[in-house]
Amino acid sequence: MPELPEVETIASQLRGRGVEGKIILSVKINWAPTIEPYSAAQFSKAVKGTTIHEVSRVGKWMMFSLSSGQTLMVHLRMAGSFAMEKGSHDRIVMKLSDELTLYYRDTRKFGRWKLVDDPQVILSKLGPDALTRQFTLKYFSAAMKKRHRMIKPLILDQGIVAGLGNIYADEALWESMIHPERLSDTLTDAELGNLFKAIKQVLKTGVKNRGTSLGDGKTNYRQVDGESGDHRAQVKAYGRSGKPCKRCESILEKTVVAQRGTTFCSACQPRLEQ
DNA sequence: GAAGACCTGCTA
DNA sequence: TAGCAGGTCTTC
Repeated sequence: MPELPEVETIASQLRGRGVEGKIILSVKINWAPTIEPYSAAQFSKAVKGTTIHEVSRVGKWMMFSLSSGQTLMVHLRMAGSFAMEKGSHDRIVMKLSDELTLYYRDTRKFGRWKLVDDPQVILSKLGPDALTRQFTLKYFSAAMKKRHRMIKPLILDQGIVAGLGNIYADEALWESMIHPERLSDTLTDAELGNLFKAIKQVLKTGVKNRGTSLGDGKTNYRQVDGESGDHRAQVKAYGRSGKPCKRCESILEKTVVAQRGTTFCSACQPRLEQ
């Protein structure tokens, strides 16, 4: 479930809890397929005794740089999260120095931990992170114009821009009043400008609100301390089908675009230009 | 493009 | 009980 704002929240809270500078004392792996490409035993051996220098994020990837020179790259996929207290579905438990314990929780077991010598192996496949200066309007416009595809799957494509997932994609399209099935090369410069601004804005606001938690169940995104994210109250489109549009009061529609559930306002996000 | 795979749990 | 879920990858 985590998208850029949720991953950023978790990474910054791990820094706040003092994970940087700690030594990995032990690793307990309860679900071995999480680890790639090493076996559980090889992985434990490689990270045990190393110091976590830095916890950072690019797109939806979390990166733990280790004193060994290797980098632990973590992708939370649909349900991964980190906590400092024991919970249910803890797939990996790492004991750190200074009595700190890091619990990796992942109900659906989709998340992956990759130990790599060079993060570029993974990062080079990503487009620029949506919240960095490298993600410019010029780059975005050119990328959209040179393709002839529906806009929603394009902004979800991590190889073009890294960080958006289904929630923030629907939010950005709602904000910029663009139908999710509009073809990328039919968007006007004004529309591309609005969408570009909306992408940055919805992600920034999501970070500020410490992410979006839906529902109240245990499978939802949680902050490191187990609290919900506050962004749910700000969501305009995602998960609001059947409810009135917060801009024009029309009832929001739900459809499927490129195999992803998609909520939008057919009144203020018209299918066709003009 | 689309569909299936990978998984579990919640909701209708 | 069927259907759906914040993601990505592989194979048509």
